[in-house]
Amino acid sequence: MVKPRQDERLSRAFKALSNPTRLRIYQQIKNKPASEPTDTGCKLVDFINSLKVGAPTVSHHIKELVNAGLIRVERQGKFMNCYLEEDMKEELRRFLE
Amino acid sequence: MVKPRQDERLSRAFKALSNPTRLRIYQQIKNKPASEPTDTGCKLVDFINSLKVGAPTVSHHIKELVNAGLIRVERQGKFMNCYLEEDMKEELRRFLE
DNA sequence: GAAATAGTTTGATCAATGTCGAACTGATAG
DNA sequence: CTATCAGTTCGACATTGATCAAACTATTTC
Repeated sequence: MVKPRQDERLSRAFKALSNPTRLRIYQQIKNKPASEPTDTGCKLVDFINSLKVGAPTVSHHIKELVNAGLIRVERQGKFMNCYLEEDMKEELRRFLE
Repeated sequence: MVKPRQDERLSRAFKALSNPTRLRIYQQIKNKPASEPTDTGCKLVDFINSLKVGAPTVSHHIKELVNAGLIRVERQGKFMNCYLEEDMKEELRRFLE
């Protein structure tokens, strides 16, 4: 995949945030303190348990957020941990200046 | 923790910005100086002429931006003029803080 | 290594979206 | 008053999107 133009990246990010379920996922990841010794929350399984959609749907949504450059995920043993991509958040903020 | 009602408004606004054509329209309105004696640009007809989609589609997109609370339109004689809704822009910015 | 937990992939279904052409309304110009 | 320009409404159509169940992979636990 080639480097997309800025407004293309922006509209992709906005599209990712346009779904209420994805917005809620993003919000929780965003409001989570970055690094903690005992990581509570922001594991993918927590979203599966707390949201009212099934595991395949959550998996799909996470992938969309990753593809939009809004978050990244890292496997840690059994779990997938989700982290905010600060740069994209800043890019969106700058757009709204 | 944000109220669910705000969630809905946010995701609706993001959805409106998720379409590249609408994003471009919003961008032009946003970058337009607010009030000018001789208003050039940000008339709906300019979008119809500059974008590569037809008049019905532009009309539809404008309506979506209005319904999302991102802009407002005012008829001035023959033309529809488009204005930014600053409050919604600020609300989106605050979400990304 | 078998069972359990975490997550993905596939394939299907159904709803929502973007676009157009055609036909319409409203304002202005001649 | 009629022609023209600005914009909307109304189907129609193709594409995308959200969701699920079933079957799969991967990791840990016993």
